[in-house]
Amino acid sequence: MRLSQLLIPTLREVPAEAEIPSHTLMLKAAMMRKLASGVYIYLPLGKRVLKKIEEIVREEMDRAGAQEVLMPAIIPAELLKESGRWDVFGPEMFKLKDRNDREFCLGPTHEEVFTDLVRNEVKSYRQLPLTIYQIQTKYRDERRPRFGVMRSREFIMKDAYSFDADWDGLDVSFDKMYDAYCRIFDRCGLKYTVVEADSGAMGGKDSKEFMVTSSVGEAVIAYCDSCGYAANEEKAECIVEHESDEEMKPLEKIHTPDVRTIDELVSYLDVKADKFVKTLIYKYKGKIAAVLVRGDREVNTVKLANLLKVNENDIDLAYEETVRSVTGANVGFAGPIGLKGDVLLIADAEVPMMKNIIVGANETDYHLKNANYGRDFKADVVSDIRKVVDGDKCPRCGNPLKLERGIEVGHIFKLGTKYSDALGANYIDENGNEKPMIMGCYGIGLNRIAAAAIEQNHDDKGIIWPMSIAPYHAIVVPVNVSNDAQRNLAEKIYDELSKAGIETLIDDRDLRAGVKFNDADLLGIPIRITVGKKASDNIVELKLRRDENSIELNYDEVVNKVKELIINSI
RNA sequence: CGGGGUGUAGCGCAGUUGGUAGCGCACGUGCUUUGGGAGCAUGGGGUCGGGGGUUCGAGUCCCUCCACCCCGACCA
Repeated sequence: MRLSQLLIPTLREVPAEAEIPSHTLMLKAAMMRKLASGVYIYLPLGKRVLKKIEEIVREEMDRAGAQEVLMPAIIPAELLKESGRWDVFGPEMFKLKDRNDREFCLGPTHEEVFTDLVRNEVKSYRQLPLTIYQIQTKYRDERRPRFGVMRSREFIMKDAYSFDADWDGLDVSFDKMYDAYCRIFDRCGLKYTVVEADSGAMGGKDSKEFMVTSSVGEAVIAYCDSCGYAANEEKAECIVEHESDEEMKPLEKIHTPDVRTIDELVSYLDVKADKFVKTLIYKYKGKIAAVLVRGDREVNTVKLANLLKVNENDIDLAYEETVRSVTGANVGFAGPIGLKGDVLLIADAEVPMMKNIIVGANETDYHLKNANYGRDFKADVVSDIRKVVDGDKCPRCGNPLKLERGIEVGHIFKLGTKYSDALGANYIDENGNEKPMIMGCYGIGLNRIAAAAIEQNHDDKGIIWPMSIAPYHAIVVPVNVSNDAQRNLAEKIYDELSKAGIETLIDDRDLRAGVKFNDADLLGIPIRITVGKKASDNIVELKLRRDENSIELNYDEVVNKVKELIINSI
């Protein structure tokens, strides 16, 4: 392709709307443009990258025995009402009506549609197992689209669903997808970690997320270098510290006028935050729970939701009036001793190990000093409900955990019979009995792979594409197109590379060398062939985007050298 | 949905106490130049986010709506 003809409006200045490197570079390198918040146009270069990723995903899914189909983006409301998710998704869905007032939505995900297909077309154990997938655009009206393509409202996803006769079969299907995912992300040149994830109170197990490590990732993952344990923040656990051997001191009421938060208490009393226990009042499904965690800890609401056996969004911090009626005090003075009414008292596993702690007194402007678990108060439930922090002990081997941020590019988990039960996706087994199919669900965000690859592969000049997903393999740059020798040799090389099946660009624009070099660096094309002053001697330069230095070679060596470079890096 | 911020040329921005809208880059034309974002000359491009109001006069002041960005909440 000729740059003189390619729609490639690179930007010289950084667009004001972009905050992270991948977003900035995708705009600057003319891969995409924004149409609305979280809605993007892909230009030729961006589209090529997506196609490359798509092709890798397709090859690996096919290799793993999955079959490609294509589902409609428009889904009738009844189907989602049948599974109950019309209400679960709620405002996250783009909803629409047809001319006869029938309700539809733009598919945010396709469990129901796949299950519907299979329940109608698959009847016998002889037809199982079956894994089908599609590569298709999903629509989610995110509350807050963010960071360009990282969290957008329209995005391309590969979603696959497996149907098995039994749980052992599901394990086999699941493992195949796991392996396929590893191959996909390896081939895309990504550094990633597979972490254990929570699949919520609504069922599903063996939930695993593929996280591309990146400082701009929205997810936090905890991992252990010693034993390989890795989990996302919601799921991550740790070993509880041993019981403190301090002597118990007598309980004492202390005056703390207008001192409410842990921060304020720390400076008012000059005591470290780890000597406090804070009491948070939560409301869930009309009931009230008081949650105790150490002053410097945070409650993990996913763990709390699982403990209470409710959905995470059924839990909320209680309003002021509820707090007042439960504690008999203003907000900021809640404590475990003397709570009124029907309150479930939950203590984080760490709390019983602490001695002589400071808690709220359930009386405005007062706290209690030297409170001790067992002597002064007891919880209804003691459980791990806090977020892990850097340095906590690994639940498997006891070595310190590390925290890192990650971009979730893939998620696989075992659904079981959630949708087959809801929609009646049954089969007849060898004995003539009707049984629900056992399902698995496997997703990959294709646009996110592109963005994640840029996050992991860029410098201050631009993108540095891995060969496998680069929009083009090579770019030929004649330094001066008005020089006949340079132009002719560049054209000859471009021709030969193209004929050899190498995806090649030629920068035939009548621009200064600096502009062309800067664009080539910005676009991130892996191999650059510069045709300059030595063109008359048939000598050209070859430079890799990821390296500083270039080498000179005779023009007739170019095709073989480039071929070799591509083969060695895919 | 709460908090903060921004909307002026394709992009990045300036615009004073209210007085007929500018700069850089980009774009068109001509000449010179040509190995890391050229120089000179010349030209085109604006409902100043929309609507309403105050005023002789509004990019500027007031009201209102909208869009976009950031933080938080939320995210099968």
